[in-house]
Amino acid sequence: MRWSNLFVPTLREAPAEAEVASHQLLLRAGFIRQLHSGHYSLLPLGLRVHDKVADVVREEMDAIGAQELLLPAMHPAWVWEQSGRWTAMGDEMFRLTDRKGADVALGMTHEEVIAFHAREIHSYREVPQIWYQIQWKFRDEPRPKSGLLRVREFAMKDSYSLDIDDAGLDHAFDLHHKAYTRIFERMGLPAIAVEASSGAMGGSASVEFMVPSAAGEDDIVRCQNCGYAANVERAVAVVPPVADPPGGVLEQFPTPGIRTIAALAAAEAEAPPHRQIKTMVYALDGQITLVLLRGDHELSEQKLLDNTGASTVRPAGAEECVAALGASPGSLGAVGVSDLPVLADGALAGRSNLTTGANVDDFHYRGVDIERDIVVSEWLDLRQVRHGEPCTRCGKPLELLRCIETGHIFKLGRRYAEAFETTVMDADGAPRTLTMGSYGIGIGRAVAAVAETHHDERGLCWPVSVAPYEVAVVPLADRDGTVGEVAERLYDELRDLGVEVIIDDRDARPGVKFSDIELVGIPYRVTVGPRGLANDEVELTERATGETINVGIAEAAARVRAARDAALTAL
RNA sequence: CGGGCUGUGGCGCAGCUUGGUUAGCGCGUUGGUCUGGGGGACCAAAGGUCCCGGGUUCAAAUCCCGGCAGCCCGACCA
Repeated sequence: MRWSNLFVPTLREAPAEAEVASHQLLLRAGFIRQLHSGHYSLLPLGLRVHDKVADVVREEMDAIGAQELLLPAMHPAWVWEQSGRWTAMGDEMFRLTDRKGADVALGMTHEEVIAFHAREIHSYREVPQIWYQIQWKFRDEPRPKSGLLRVREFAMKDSYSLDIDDAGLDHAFDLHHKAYTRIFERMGLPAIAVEASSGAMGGSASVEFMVPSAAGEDDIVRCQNCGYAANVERAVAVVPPVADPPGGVLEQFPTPGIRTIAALAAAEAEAPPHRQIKTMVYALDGQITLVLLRGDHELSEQKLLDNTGASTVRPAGAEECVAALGASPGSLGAVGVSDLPVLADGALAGRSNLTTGANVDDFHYRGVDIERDIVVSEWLDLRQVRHGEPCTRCGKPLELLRCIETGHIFKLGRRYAEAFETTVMDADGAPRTLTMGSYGIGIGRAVAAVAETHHDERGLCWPVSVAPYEVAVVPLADRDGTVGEVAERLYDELRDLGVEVIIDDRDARPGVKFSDIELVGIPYRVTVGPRGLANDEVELTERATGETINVGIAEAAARVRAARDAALTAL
């Protein structure tokens, strides 16, 4: 490719709407442009990287025996009704109506469609199967953000395993786990596999692949010592026991104007946050429920959902609190509450001499013994783990890391196959419902994650495996034509050697060329100038390190290929 | 859905408070001369529904009302 023919509109300054590094750099380097919120066009260089990421994914999927297919992006409503997700997906699904008035949807994922086609599997002899596609997904995200990191229309590699029993599913899950590890390694992403919540997908287990980055939207907990890692939505930690002072008589006392844990702690020497009970009121599938935590702990709403089996959760409004308990938030408590479910976090078990709201505005109780004074319907893990808390496996401090979720794998079980009556005959001639797994990687998000983790002050810095071009040949000032001649020859040689090369044939000053090539992030640069040519040499510069070496013209192309091959092998 | 910020040539911004020449500046773009190993200099030029609609006014980028769009925080989210 010749730079002069390439559409690569680079910008000197980042557009104001871009905040995170990957978004700014992908815009500045001319890889992407926004059409509207959550919808991006991939420009030629952006598409090349996108394609390379997709190719890495393809190779590793093929390597575990997965078969590529391509499913429609637009689905009839009935397949979603069949699984119950036509309503469950809510506003996140794009829906439209065809000319006959029939409801159709743009696919957010393809479990239903897979289960539908899998009905053509009739015998246990035909499984296991792993099917995958790289195809466009549409999700009406409430808040698209950060460039390619969260969008409403994106390419996803989604694969689905079909097995006759749990052992088969476990095996398919394990194959994907290993393939994903390879995929992220190959594109230079330091992904951490973590235990995750399955959310609306359902199923028995799921693992997310998380790339540490401040631009991410998820928090994980990791133990450097023993390797425990989990999304905070699931993570557990040791809570060191608290020795409550003995005694404590249940007693109401006035607390005028005190509405928060912090305010009560400041006013009462005997009520530091860890000796208070935080009482929150939630509507769980519509049922008003009290949720109790230690005063200094934070609730994880995802744990509340996962550990109660509820499908929706929302904080109750102030009016609902008054109606249910007779007091406003700030004075709420569970003492004496018997007509509402009370869920308590395990960290409160056995605690006594605590302080909590009295369900009378401007009054609290002191001397509360939780097991004596509160009717707890259920003890659950509800608290969010904090940085530095001890690991439950080895006791060493956990670290909290902000991450980008680049992949997620699920053991789904039989839910979808049951909905579609996807059964096969087993060896005994009895019908058996297939068990499924589903496994996703967002291609565009992976591109952004690589950009997020591979850049410097000069611009992007792609790993060779996903770089838009592997090397740029840069001819400098060319008075007598020899520079151009050598550069063109190198360009031809590199192409003959199978190296992806671009030649910067613009009539531009060296600084402009160097800056653009560094911004775009091409891993190697061969600079051809009169200085080197005087010694029959050109310069080979590595983008990542900035290191430059002089190499003879005759060996330059081979050196580039060798460097490229070595880098690919190392990944 | 709640909160905040912002919409002015391709990009970054000023002007708006206190309405009033021809709407400016930097970068980029085009042509020219010079220059030629890190975004060079000079000369000339093109490029604008000041987000949209309505209102106030002799007069609106500027004030008022209503929309729309984008971004950020939170909620939500496979």
